[in-house]
Amino acid sequence: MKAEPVKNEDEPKDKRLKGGDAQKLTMAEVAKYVGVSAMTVSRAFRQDASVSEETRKRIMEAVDALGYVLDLSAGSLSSRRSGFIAALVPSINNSNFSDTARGITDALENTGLQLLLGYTDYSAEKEEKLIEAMLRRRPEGIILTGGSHTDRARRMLDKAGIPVVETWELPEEPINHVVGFSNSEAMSLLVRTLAGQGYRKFGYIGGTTARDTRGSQRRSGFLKTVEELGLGPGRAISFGVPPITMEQGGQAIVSLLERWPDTEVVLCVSDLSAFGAIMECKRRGMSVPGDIAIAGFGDYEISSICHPSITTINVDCYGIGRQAAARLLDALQGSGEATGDEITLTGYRVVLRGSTDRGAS
Amino acid sequence: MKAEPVKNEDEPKDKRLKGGDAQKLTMAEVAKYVGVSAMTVSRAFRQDASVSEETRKRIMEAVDALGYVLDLSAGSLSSRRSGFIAALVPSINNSNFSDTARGITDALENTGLQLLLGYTDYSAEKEEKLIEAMLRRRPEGIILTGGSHTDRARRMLDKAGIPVVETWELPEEPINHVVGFSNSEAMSLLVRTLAGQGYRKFGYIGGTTARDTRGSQRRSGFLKTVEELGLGPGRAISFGVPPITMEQGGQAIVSLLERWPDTEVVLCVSDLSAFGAIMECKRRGMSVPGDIAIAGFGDYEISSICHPSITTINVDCYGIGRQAAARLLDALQGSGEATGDEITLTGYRVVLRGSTDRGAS
DNA sequence: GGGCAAAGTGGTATCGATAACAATAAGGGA
DNA sequence: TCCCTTATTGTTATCGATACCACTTTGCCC
Repeated sequence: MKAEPVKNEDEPKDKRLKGGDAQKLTMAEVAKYVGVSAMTVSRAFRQDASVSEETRKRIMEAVDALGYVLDLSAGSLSSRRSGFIAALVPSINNSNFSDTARGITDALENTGLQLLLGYTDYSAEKEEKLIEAMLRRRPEGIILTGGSHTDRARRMLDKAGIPVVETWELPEEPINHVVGFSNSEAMSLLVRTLAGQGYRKFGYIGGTTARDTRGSQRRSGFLKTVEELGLGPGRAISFGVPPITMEQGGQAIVSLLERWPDTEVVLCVSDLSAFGAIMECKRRGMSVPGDIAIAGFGDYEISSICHPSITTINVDCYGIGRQAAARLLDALQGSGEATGDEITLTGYRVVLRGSTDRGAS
Repeated sequence: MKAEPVKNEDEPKDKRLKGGDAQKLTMAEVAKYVGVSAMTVSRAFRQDASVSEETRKRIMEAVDALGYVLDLSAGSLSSRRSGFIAALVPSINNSNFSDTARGITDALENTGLQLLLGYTDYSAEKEEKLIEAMLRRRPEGIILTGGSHTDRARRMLDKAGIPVVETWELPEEPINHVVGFSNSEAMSLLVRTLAGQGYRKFGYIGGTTARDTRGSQRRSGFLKTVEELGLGPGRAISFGVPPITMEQGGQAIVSLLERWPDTEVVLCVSDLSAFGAIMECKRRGMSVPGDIAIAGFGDYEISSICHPSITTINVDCYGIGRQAAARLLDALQGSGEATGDEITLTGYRVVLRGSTDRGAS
């Protein structure tokens, strides 16, 4: 089925070939054209290799004239370097993670490394499958989100013998490098800050916890801290499969207020749900923060723009990506030396805004 | 610098290798372990190949026991099929495009094809570079955003001899397949719809047009239609480099209203800028849609949730991705037959919401 | 029962580049 | 002037899988 028809090669058969040129141009042909060896052409493509400037120029002209494009899949086989870095994020449709992806991409620019991106949909099983799919491409390093993986995934990673960076969390048993922060402590800080402003009756909105480990860490940070502050048991609602949407945030706050009508402030697992919650409250004639204060997590663009603007935790999403990639690059440079701490803490900070402003109406 | 130290291989040197197993496990070794030929192992990994069920089972057990992971870079060299599909989007941090990316990913699931994703940052030069980088991996097909490419990019694509799908627009000179819609007509429809509601003085907010071709098409659709309806020259503001942010949307509407204070309705190049514009108006004490109506483009999640909800054009972003991938798969199946139209139109529709509701305060 | 098709398996060449080493030319110091 | 180092280029083997062809075995049809 895949085989070329043996005869009549003249027949076009695929109109895409209008560009002509059977396109099976190889390095050897470029070499012949220039009158050098294939090896020299190969060298011309790398900056470190020693080729006379004049030869390189002639080769590059030929490359241009013939329209030759280097074939990295062949190259990586013999050099045993794929030039790939794999990265898995829960979802690319979440701007926090797409910022991280962009950070990785930017950090990889001009390194000759290419990003292989995958989406796990917050599922460890899907992550396992993706890890296998990625490893089949023999990436030189891999960046994961979170520290919760299946056993088989851990085994595969271990066996692959490549540097691994876990991000966005502080796993209890890191595989290798970590670039992240404690979601639990970040949420705890937010609770304490708001408690410091006088709030006493705390509610929490998040997704069902099974899949989203960061979400469940935020929740437990919330519950623990409310308890510690002597503010009674936290009032937590689980609503929907992560990632919880704006709309679900709106639905969740309705449930929460039905159950605990006197709640003063509601913390949400993300800004998106917080925004949905705020809009739903306004739709129902409640004033935010007048009747109820609401805060989010993640400092999405929307939170500084909307009205009221949303109190949140700012996380350096982009920086997480950049630093994760940088860690990987360090490991690949293979100074071989201890690279110092294997855990890189990334910053976060409380951003107080209108949605929890006690002075406001 | 890259060279391995010749001696003392015993020294660990890279602590990642704690997992042991020099990890240079090859198919031949699996074969030896099972007592079959490498060829048979290779067949066991493919569903179509003929291997007895019993042999396959034994092989797979060995694969599991040894922790072998297939090496596709080697495989693709000999099979001359990379298993890659390349896709370039302007930005992954824009949910419209990340939806498209997800559509592609979903459509590719279980096809054995893997997505290579790149970001062009709305730059044709960067696109050209990325196209070259992608072609070095010998993708079996490529999906582009828009129809505006450098000459060299077109030449490379032509020469590559692989199916190309341009998306999100209707290029005047398509390279090959197209999956998209007319941004100009979509915007035109929105103008006509709002004119039908009685609006007369139309404003427009977009980015500087040089880079974002879809944006400039929307703008020209706007200007043309306002003119056609006899509503005088359109009042268009260019503000900032695409993609224009929420904040820039807010700044832009200020400029616009300064210059043309009696504007009745403002159309924005995207929902994000529309949202920013609305928030800025509210901040300045203007009522939307009471004092001014505002509409967006793209139907982002936020637009149905926020208050007022935003009138917009709903585009099937996810579907564009799915269909683009489907087109590519068709072409790869290589029925060789004419695949019918090479242009697939995707739907869009006006979604009227609160932000242009004449009845509202 | 002979022959023939189909299924299952193995052997060898090969994909297109790069690593490693060899070879040659050019330059520099004693 | 001669040897040695450096710069440049060529030759050959190889990376790890798959294509292709050959071969054996089994089963079935007339």
